[in-house]
Parts: sequence; structure tokens; C-alpha cells
Amino acid sequence: MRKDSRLSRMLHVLIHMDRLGGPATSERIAKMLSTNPVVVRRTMAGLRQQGYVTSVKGHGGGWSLAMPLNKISLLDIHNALGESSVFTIGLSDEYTHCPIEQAVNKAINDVLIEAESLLLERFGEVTLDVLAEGIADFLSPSFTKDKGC
Amino acid sequence: MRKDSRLSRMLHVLIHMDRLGGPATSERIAKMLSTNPVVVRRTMAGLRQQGYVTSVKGHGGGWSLAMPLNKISLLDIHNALGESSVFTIGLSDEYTHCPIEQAVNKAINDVLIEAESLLLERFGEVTLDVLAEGIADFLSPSFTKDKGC
DNA sequence: TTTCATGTAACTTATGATGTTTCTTAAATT
DNA sequence: AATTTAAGAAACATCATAAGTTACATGAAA
Repeated sequence: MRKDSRLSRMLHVLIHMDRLGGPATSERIAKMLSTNPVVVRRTMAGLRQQGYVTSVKGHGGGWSLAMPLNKISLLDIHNALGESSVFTIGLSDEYTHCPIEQAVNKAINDVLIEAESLLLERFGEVTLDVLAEGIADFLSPSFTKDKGC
Repeated sequence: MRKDSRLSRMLHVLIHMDRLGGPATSERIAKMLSTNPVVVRRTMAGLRQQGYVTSVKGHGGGWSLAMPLNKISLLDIHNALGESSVFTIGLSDEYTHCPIEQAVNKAINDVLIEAESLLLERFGEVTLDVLAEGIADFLSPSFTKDKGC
């Protein structure tokens, strides 16, 4: 089943952005992610809407962090990306009147809700500055390389 | 993102099967699920391989439960369906050497593992007989109807 | 020996995410 | 003012893959 790695990739980008002097263009970010600028804009749009990044048009423009990394949690970015559910598991909806289907779906859904609550709680506990801790500063310039990271 | 409702649907089917006198053909199950027999065989094959159901060819053949419902948990069927991960969230793998990617992926993965453990644990605690409890017996014959359930 | 039903392989379709093209808008440089 | 740079956005194309379908083989009962 298809995986959505946007959370992982965006966190990666945000931390690199924090180490960058100025704004990062969609093009540069796209190269870093081996994708293209439009996809980057599409994804970053959600983060901008929630206030985590800003975008500036024109010369010298691009994307910048709108707040320090310690104000941004994994949960924040997860929510900003706007995915409805974290699970590949879905419920059947063919026989909503059938008590067996109801019982099965309730049992599954109860578990999904509990597991998702735990996941979101944990995501909320981790801020991006913690992830960036202990990573040497000399890594910063490599982001500026074309293929680099 | 696409959802996999096979678990929900198969549990539904298994409980109905338990209330049936004889074996259920792939065709009948397919009608119940608004799908076709080959898809049913494909899905049920995993359950047979793990010993939860048996299949018999030819006249009067079909699918039968190989054990009582109280021996089968949600986890059993989930595992038998053989899906690798329960999450839509995936990790990036573009820069496995990048310490930032590593830190991001470890943080996400730690949470996923914890949440998945809880989910699987809960699935293991629920057996199908519990789901079938309190459901009136007169429902049974309706499974035999063409569109019914 | 005919019918019924599963087993399996190969192929087709449907869906949704991702990628691409094209054009518009806006800001800084010349 | 004209040019360049870069985001915004709409429309369309591609791709991956789960689900659906067809066709045929196998095997068991009537």
C-alpha cells in the first residue's frame, strides 16, 4: 500500500531551512527532494496556511520558517499536511444496518482511535529543535549544493 | 489515501459463516461483499494458509471456518491478510547518510512502532465470538439471500 | 460424464497521488 | 520602464497499485 512520506520529507526540509541564512526557493527544495517546484509549493502551502512558514515572491524570494524550531512539533506539521487518517485500515460501509458489521466496525474503530490518540500525543511531544540537536553546523552549507543535503 | 477494508469485510464474513450450516461459496461471499469470486478466493487464501478457514472444491464445496470464533482474534485475521504496515505514514529514504533525515525518521518511526504495538495488542485481545455476542439468531438466514446480509 | 466450485495466471480497469505544463501575479534588479 | 526571478494556480499527464475480470486448469460430487 502506498506510503505518504511528506511528513518525513517536510520535517527534513524545515530543519535544513533553519540552518540556511535566507529563504529557500521551491526549486532548491525540489532538487533536495528529487521532485519539482510545483509539488513543493503544493505541500508547503499547507504549512504556510497554518503559519509555520512564509513565502515571498520575486527576486530573492522563497520559503522561510515563520517561527523557531522549538515552537513546531511533529503533530503541527502532520496536521498542517492535512491527511485525514494515519491508518491504511478502513471500515466497510456496505451494510450499515447489519449488526454484525456494526459490531466489527466498532471493535476495529475503537482500537484505531486509541492507537491514533497515542500517536498524535507522541507527535505533539516532539519539537523540531530536539531533532536538530547535536547535528554539526558544518552540515549547513551542503544544503546549498545542487544534489546535496 | 486509499483504505484497505479487507479486515472489516473478512471479519464480517467469518461471523456470518459461523452462523451458516454448511460451507459458503466464493460466489455467495462475493455477492455479499459486492465484489467477485476471484477477489474472494484471493483474500480467503491467506486465511486458509494460516488455518482459519478451509476450502473444498466441487459440488457442495466452498469455504468453512476451521475453528470456533473464540479461537480467532482480530490480530489473527489482520496478520493473515498479510499487510505490511497499518500506517499511511512512511519514511523518506533519499538521504540515508544525512543525520537530519536520520533523526527525523527515527523520531517518526519510534512513534509508529509504539502506536502499532498498542494497536496489535488490542487486536489480539478481541476474539470474534465477542463481536457475535448478543446478535439475534434470526439474522442468520438473511445471509442466504442474494443481496442480503 | 456432467456440473459445480476452487486454484491460478494473465490481463484490464479505476483511483488517487505525483509530476508537468502553462500562464498569472508580484517583487527586486537592471 | 523592462527584465528577471519566484510563488500561485489551474489544467492536464503519468504512474503505482489495488481491485476487478477473463480464461482455463483441477478436483470432487451428482
